[in-house]
Amino acid sequence: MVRAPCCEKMGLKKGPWTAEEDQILVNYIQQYGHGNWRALPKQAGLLRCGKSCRLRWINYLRPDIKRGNFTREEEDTIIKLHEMLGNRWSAIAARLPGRTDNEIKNVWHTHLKKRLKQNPGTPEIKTTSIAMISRVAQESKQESELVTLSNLPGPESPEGVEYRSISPQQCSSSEISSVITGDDASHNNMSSMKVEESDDFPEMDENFWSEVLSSDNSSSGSNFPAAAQFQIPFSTVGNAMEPAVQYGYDSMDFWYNLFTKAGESPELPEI
DNA sequence: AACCATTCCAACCGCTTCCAC
DNA sequence: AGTGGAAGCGGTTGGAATGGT
Repeated sequence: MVRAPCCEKMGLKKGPWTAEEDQILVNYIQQYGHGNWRALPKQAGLLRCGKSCRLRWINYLRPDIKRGNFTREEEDTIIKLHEMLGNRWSAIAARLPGRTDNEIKNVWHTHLKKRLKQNPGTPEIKTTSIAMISRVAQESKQESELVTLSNLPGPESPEGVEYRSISPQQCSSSEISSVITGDDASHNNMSSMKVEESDDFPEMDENFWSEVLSSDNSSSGSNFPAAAQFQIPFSTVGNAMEPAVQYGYDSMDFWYNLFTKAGESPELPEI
């Protein structure tokens, strides 16, 4: 594939945007929208490439951008989400209304990384959660070999919730997602309930479960119980199956609570 | 006041993903 | 199914702002 040239053509301006350029871009988008970023600068009369226009709009000019410093709450949210999602800045930004991926990335590199460094005791959410899941599953082996994740905090009754089993041995992402999405043999009539992968749906890939397995092995030397199953509540919303929405969660909240279900959500130390 | 070091953030670069054909 | 253009994404950087000496 031949890469489309971007900002390479002579005559296209680079560097900081002027107030005048901002105004032209805002006026144009307010009037015509931004269906085609590549064509936009030419039509709007800007000597910028479409990519630059898009970035300027998304990171600075959009009307719903929240200005000002990040609150402590927002910072904590970023830290927690980063533990879960890694450097998926756009996914993190999707959880923080009015904040952009670029902004979050900058805050992470300039503030939060330092803050965590200064507080090496800060718990690793994922590690804690993996250890917890591992422990719960071990206990389940001695009992019913089934872990039902139904006691998540939430105001509603579980009525209308369908529990589906996920086993750590279903280590391939496709198998796990087939259980989640209802594509497996036992749910092959539920194709309309498919949950598409999205930013709101953290990946439970090979790494996730292999970390579960290794975290367990490191302490006991034994394998993760072969028969352990996690019963995860799903319910139908429109045409989609979503986890635990009956409990008042959206998908991300559900996975967050699942991963941190040790009972004590890790507290971040005050500076 | 002048210089230097550090911090911060807007913007760019290049790769990946998506989607229409 | 393959291709190419456009959009999206994350890493990196340039330079303005700020702080220290």
